[in-house]
Amino acid sequence: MLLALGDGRALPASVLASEAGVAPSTASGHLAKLVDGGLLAVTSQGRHRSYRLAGPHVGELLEVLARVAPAAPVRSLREGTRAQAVREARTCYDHLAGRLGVALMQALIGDGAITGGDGRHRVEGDGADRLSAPGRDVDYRLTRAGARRLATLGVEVPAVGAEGTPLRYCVDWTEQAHHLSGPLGRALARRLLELGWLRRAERGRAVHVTDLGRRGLETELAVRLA
Amino acid sequence: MLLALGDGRALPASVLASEAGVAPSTASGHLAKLVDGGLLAVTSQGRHRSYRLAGPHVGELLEVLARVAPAAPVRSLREGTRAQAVREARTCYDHLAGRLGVALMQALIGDGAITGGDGRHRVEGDGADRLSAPGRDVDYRLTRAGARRLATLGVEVPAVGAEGTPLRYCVDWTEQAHHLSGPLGRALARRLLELGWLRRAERGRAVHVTDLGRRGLETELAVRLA
DNA sequence: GGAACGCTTCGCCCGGGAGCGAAGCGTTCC
DNA sequence: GGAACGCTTCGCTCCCGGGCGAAGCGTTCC
Repeated sequence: MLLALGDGRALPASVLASEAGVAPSTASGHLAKLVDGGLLAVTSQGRHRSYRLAGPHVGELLEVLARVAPAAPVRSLREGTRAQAVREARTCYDHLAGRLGVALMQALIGDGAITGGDGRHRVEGDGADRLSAPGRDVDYRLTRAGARRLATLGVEVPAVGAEGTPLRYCVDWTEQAHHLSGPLGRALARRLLELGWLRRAERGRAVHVTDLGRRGLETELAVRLA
Repeated sequence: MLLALGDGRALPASVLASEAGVAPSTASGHLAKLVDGGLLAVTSQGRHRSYRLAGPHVGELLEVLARVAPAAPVRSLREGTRAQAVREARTCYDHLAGRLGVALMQALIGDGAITGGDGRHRVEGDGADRLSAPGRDVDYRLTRAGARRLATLGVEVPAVGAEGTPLRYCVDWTEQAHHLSGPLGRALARRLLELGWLRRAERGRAVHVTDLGRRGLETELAVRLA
């Protein structure tokens, strides 16, 4: 549940229960303990109660823990494969995250389609790189060549994003790197799903890369997935 | 146990068990899991097995965890005070160790009674400084003045130890320093107990410094205890 | 007002992990 | 060689904590 909140979102208890694969009552107990322990903050909104990380220090903790304990503590095979899929590729709001989202960002940078940063997340930063979703501290820009390349793929490159404004990005905690968000991230995700390169999982936020997509990503965007 | 290793020292299993206030068998189980989990590294040296943090990342983890969960280092007062006593002064085989043993060694060196080293333990050494009791890599010698001073106190200074042979010493893990062992260490410990300066604890290896002993150590041997 | 909904609290079951002592193995000391 | 020592393994007990379903409380919708 903490990992699900890792990107700074606020999620209701029921969603967190589903993410964790436990009963609502179980989730409620854990969430209460996490709030009591100062790890989560909760806000009531009508009959919903939304939980979020209590602060950046919790994000740092998750980050360090992920580095020390990289392997998934797989209790059940089903959960294991599902968690694996989520780590591999997932949606974050409306754009792509996980290894896939990071690899896409890296490929676009390596290709010269995006300039302004190297895609890595600096832990040593001045802390201005906020825990929550849209980062703006790195001034990523879409180059003219990049806009053309994406347009060729059928991605509806937002007009404002062409050159004038910096691109939005998120920090991907498990990968310690950035991935695209904002209008361009949304358009890219939509197009890749349209093309059949990606397919949404039945439940949860996981996304599967199809064989077609694997080939397409490699030849068209120079994205290499392990 | 991890916190005890937090400053980068390497400590044997028995010390860690004592620090944690659990039985050796319990500590052994936990240590094995920590090694298996990649948090600790272990090196065998004789009949001792020394554990240390597996790398800087573990230290970072402890740091971040401590920041998020600052509370409760001491669960039971009894355990705390007992561990404290053992750390303060104890016997090691038949001679004195802990802060007392190290302070004695330091005082004798500072006084010119012992020459040949400064009493500190170098971790970075070539590894020849054995973990187990009798170290011989530093050539400590008892000076003529030192022999006289100890004889005045009633210590039966072994004949061979007077000048001809190097003094035996042990590495004191919690203090990262040397303390006297061998015949001279034994004679000194026996005499201090005889004088009533020290008193054995009912159980365990802890030793208590009496008020008489505190004064005597300070005036006769220039030993200062915190 | 009634029903569905979201969440929490309560009571219960159950498995696993923590803890210890005894015993075994290898090492060191006398 | 014998004894003490340091550590680990094994077997055992016990209790904590996770998990669930049922029930209760507050909110929203029709």
